[in-house]
Amino acid sequence: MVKYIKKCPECGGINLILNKEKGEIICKDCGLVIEEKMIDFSQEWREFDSDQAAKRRRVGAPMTYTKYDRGLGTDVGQRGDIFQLKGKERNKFFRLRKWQYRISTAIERNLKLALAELKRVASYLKLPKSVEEESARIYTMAVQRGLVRGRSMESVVAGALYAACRRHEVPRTLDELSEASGIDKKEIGRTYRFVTRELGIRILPSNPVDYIPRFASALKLNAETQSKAVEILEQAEENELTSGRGPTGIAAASLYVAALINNEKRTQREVADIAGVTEVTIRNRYKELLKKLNLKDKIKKKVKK
DNA sequence: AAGACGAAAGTGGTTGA
DNA sequence: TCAACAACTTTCGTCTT
Repeated sequence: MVKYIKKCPECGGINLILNKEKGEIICKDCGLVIEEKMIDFSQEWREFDSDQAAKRRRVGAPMTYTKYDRGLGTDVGQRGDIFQLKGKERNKFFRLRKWQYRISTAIERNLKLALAELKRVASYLKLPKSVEEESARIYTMAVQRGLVRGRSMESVVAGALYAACRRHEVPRTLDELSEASGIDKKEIGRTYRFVTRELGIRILPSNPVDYIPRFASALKLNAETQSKAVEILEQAEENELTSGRGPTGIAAASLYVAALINNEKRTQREVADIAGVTEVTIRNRYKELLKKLNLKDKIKKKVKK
């Protein structure tokens, strides 16, 4: 039987998300993967004896991009048949082995190192496995296209992670990635853009709503305020206040306003720090929100009480 | 005294010629 | 390739609670 968990054991958050496609339950607050690889284990065939089993089973070990050779590696043999060969044939095998070694080591050695780094950063940021896998895939493609040349391995790793986060709608800010990887924020942004452009990865502009739960829990705001913030965001979107603006700034401002309305006041400074923007940006967005959405009265009333 | 507000100058990235 | 431009940041002074 499946046991349904309602709260995140790590942070107590209640924003658990079931992603059926990826087979995961993720806490949207802290990113903890509560349940993963929830694969449907049922078979579409049945086997009644070993003969049928041999015919119908058709899978080997799982393939993964987080292993440098995807867990599929083969080598040109070093033992066995090769020593039964004579002269020319034997030399041919030695040559093959040498070339395989030469070709593979350059890329693979890089991948080995990079994937280790990738794992480290991913676990530091508590990213779900699916994101790690995705970023490993992106990085592997980048290496194969020779996009890492001239760039530091770490920055490409960070860029790949950032891209994967965005794709899976568990956005992390550039600042967070910068802190986790020790790479300059600008550098990550640069490689991120470069890699996604070269690989033709299309990524939607990140949605401010995706940031809300995480910021809200970091600020210890209750669920009511949180949904209020989302509500405000939706209105903002209708009034076209969101286009062209930094998503974190908008998310931060809506949270700030929502907190005011619900009498859970946080200072602009606090919100700004969590969201990784400045007070000024929050103020600007905040001003726009008040103006366009006529929230002014609501706040005044609450303050009077 | 701390927080909120606003103005002005600076920064990095995008865009259009 | 370069300049104009929008968004955002930094800094600093003033006002409010």
